[in-house]
Amino acid sequence: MRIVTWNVNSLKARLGRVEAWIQAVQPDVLCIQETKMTEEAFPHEAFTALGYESAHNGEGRWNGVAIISKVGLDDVRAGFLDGRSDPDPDARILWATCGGVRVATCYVPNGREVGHDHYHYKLDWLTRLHDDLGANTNPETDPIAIVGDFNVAPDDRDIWSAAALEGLTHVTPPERQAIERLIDLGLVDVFRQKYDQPGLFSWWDYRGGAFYKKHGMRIDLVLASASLATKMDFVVVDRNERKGEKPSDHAPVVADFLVA
DNA sequence: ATGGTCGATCCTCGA
Repeated sequence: MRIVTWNVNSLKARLGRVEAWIQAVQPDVLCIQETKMTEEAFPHEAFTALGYESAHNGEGRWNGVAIISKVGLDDVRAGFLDGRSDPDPDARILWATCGGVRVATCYVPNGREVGHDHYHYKLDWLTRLHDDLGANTNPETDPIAIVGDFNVAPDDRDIWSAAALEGLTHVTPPERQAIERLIDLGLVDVFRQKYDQPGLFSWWDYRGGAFYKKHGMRIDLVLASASLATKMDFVVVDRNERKGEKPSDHAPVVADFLVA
């Protein structure tokens, strides 16, 4: 099963590239972030035409996540499952079961600046994700894939310069500890299961020629439960998709698992 | 040359 996460930075702006890429790469499950569109605007028909079912949790101008699958799309749930009196104000998470794997597509808040209200929202968001995982799944035994744009670089191999990014969001100890807590539930960062080396990124700022300078970060993650991770066959960042006409600032992360 | 982005939207904000 080929599972992909891709922050497309507006599905409206990216639909042509996404369609062509699906045809070339044939993912079984494509998890999208930042659709930036309403429910009504979501192009379900475009994915149907390619042989996929689709589910969307969208709001409009910002955020929005979707799951596109050709191996089934069942038990779809949008938002947090914790029933808290303050539901997430943003459309940032969507769950579905695809081909026997419980999948979540996540768009973790950016945080803006350390200490900003949005930074505290980000940390709270990651805590709610952790608690939902603990309460609603069993990563020790079940096939689970929690994927998306986590807006956190797990360690210094995942950033182009620790010095340049010191004190900024995406690298602070509380953010990294929040990711470690997720992993401690029994998940595996499957990219790091395969590759040790630094300098392998999934996102590059549009500004300042960051892509050609290799100034990026690895913030798009595939977190698989241990039983699924043992079946991983291959994982790669398709950095070619960051090139050419009107790319997203994120590249797709493709993970293959030897499951039917 | 001392800057250099993009997308959605109300001409600024968020990333």
